[in-house]
Amino acid sequence: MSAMAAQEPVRRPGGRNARVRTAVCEAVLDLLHEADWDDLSIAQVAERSGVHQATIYRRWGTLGALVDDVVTEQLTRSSPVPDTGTLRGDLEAYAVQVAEDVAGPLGPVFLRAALVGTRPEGEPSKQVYLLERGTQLQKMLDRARDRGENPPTLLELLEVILAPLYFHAMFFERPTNAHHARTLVDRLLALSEKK
Amino acid sequence: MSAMAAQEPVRRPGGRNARVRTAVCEAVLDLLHEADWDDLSIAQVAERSGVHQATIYRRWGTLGALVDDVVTEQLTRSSPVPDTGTLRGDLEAYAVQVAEDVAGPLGPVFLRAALVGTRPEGEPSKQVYLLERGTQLQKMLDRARDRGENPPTLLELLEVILAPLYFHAMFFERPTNAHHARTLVDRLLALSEKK
DNA sequence: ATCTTAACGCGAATAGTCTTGCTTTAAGCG
DNA sequence: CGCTTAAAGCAAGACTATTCGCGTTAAGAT
Repeated sequence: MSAMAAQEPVRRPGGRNARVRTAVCEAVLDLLHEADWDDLSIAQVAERSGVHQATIYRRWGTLGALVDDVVTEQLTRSSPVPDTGTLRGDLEAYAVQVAEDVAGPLGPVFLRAALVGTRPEGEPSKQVYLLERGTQLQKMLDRARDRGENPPTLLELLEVILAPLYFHAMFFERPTNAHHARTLVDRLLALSEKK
Repeated sequence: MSAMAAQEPVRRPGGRNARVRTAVCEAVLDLLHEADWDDLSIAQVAERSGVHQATIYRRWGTLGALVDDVVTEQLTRSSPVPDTGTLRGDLEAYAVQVAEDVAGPLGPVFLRAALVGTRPEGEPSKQVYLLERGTQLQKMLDRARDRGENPPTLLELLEVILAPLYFHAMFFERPTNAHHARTLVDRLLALSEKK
């Protein structure tokens, strides 16, 4: 269980507070599995979670902010970056993992959440998640370098592997599969060799 | 001006019909320049366009469908695929063009529209636009082949150039610039040479 | 054990969204 | 030029979503 994402409460971190949060998050995920984001409403979440509507409005304000919060938590808690001993192994494991996530029922929700500007002020929006993940991936690349391999930059990794996977999820219904993920890894490694 | 997208009316293609459509589309674009999609409402569009709310509800049903329609029309009418005489020239012109579009105020709207499932039944959703554009791009690649160049496949083009540009628009606020676009073209051409 | 108070639950009030029946306008046709 | 009729305008009304005040609960502290 991680710390609050929406807003750091000055006190009362655990207990009922957390129970409500958990119930709401679960309800949102449940409902998103059953129907599209567009069909989701705060009233529904309230009913499903047993938490009163007013509470949800008070804590999250809008549906967009709520979904964004839930998605962020999901992504943050998601599996660690792999460490298989070889760059290729790491990349393949990672790519396959992302391909699965993005092809899953929540794939479109994740992507759409990135596009919904919910953070009111400052808040670097998505960067929160991306930076954390970016750091982990950078470590993966560093490990490869330490082994004497010739890894790509983080940006190259994002552009050559992540971007196409997301792109497919956005525009083609067909799920991106493991084979495709491996093709992308080949492409990235080919680029690195070349340099 | 293209034919209806929402639903082919059995009769009455031009005249007032078209005037209303134009007014509404313009209003939507206007408003999307001034504020986010989330702040947009049908009531607003009605006021700005001078078209009655009920009319908009009857023709488009939901805000999502309306925005989707407008966006699709925008994308469809957008500039033709370049023909500069060289593959590299074509690719660069195309990439720079896309980079500009996607970094513009409507960039996020375009992307988000792709994620909103508005088409009720069958309707291949985005494929409509993507296929048309795909066809044009394929022709561009064919021209290169006819000249004796060694062009990439359409899929490679989409994955190596388009996908990263979209990715940047989604996750980094920083506008993708022309320089970045050219880097991507280099990468794509490097891949083709290698084969 | 008791106190303090942030957060919750509840129901009512408000505001905003969407639908509907009817009237009016004007495009396309004879 | 005058019909016919799809589509637009209008306004009332139904339905949702959102906010608010107030009483209640329970977490954290003494």
